[in-house]
Amino acid sequence: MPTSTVENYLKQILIVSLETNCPEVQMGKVAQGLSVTSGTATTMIKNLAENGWLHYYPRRGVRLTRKGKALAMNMLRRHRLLETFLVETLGLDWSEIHQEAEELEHAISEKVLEKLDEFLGRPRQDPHGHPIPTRGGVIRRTSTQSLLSCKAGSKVTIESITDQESDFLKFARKKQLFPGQVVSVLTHEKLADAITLQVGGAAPFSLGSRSSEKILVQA
Amino acid sequence: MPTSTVENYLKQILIVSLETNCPEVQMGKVAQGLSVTSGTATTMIKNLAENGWLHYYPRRGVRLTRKGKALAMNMLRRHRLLETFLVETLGLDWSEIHQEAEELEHAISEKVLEKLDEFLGRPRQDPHGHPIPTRGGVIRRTSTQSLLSCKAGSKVTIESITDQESDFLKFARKKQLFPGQVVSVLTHEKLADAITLQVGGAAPFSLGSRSSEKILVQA
DNA sequence: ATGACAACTTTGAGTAATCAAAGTATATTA
DNA sequence: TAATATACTTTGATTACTCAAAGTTGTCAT
Repeated sequence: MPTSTVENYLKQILIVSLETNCPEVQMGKVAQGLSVTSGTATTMIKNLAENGWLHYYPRRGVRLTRKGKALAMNMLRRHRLLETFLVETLGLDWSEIHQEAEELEHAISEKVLEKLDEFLGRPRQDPHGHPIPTRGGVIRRTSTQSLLSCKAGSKVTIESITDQESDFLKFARKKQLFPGQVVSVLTHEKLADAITLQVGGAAPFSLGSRSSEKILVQA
Repeated sequence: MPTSTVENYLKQILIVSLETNCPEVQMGKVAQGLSVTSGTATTMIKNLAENGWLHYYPRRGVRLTRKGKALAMNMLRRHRLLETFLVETLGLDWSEIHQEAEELEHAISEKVLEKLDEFLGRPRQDPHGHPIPTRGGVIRRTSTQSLLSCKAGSKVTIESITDQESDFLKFARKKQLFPGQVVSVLTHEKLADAITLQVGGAAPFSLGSRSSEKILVQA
């Protein structure tokens, strides 16, 4: 039985490798994502490698084994199903569910997870628009375009918000930026580092590049 | 923040003290209930005493402080609400929910618990018939009578089944022994260490004292 | 009162995870 | 090519548990 620390390390590595579209992940990303010192990460990673969860290429990075990826996918499934449950069933706000699911995902059994999936009607995505892996560990491909890559005058649909920060999510909801919403890009000034948007009939507003990057869209 | 080990120790002490109707609990009961060696329990208890969770009377026993009792009650509330959720909402069998709730109770936040309580319609008891403490830590008094204390010819209503063993619970359900059921005590042979019961129109059957003790009833 | 036993406590050691700080490679830049 | 910066690894210590086994104490029966 892997400990919840093991589960966290593997999930973090999977998330980074999905984000970067590259199976090899640097030590620094692991340590940073888990808020541990780099020494701690090195020690732990060597341990994970010894137990067959991943390959460790010293001073280069790590790469999940098939076994490691399977567990990591399962954690992502747990996390996203739980987030869906917390919003859909219990009515929590999407800005506060990440941390909750982070704890629960280690405590829920496969059996309960299955029942939960059934109860929720086998949802395909979580409240942030992220795809939920299947029981077999298959995950839908996500968009490669963010609001930042949209031209002025284009009209796109929001796929997902790739940030778990409560404050940003609260802001996003207030501005009606959530999955499924249709957004018009009014201006996109590369040099000013900003885009201007309009959602529905509301007043236009601006977003910097840091924020626009977090919003994945479909043309 | 107490660790989940701390939570488990305190809950166990509360359960024993409720069962025995005595606030002071022996070391042995603690160690046994948590499946740790007595040395481990002693070490841990000394630590809990230092942190104000309980009073430790060496070679005599322990007694929860107000703070310790509050936390223990809260754990019982978590556990029983989760058990109710697993049966009522997700449709798990009552024989398999104890271990599940045992894990989840440490991971669920106060906020989610509140939402869950609301979602379930503020239930007063769990699927085994055990009272659920209120948010303020108040718990309904339970029956002091078990099937073992019933005279031949009496007719009683089952209040609760005080055993979490999956096998016993499966058996109990098969024999229609669950909260709310009305049971006729046909015979009660003290010397034979057995009673004979009838539930509804089903065929009568016998129960030894070990088992009868586990079933609390109301006259 | 004394010896035996059960219940409890102490001791020494191990595991899993963590950090701070010192040490080492690799890449960049001058 | 050498100096420096960045990223990583190693080392030694700490925390929160856990066990096995040895030691102690209180109780009860003779």
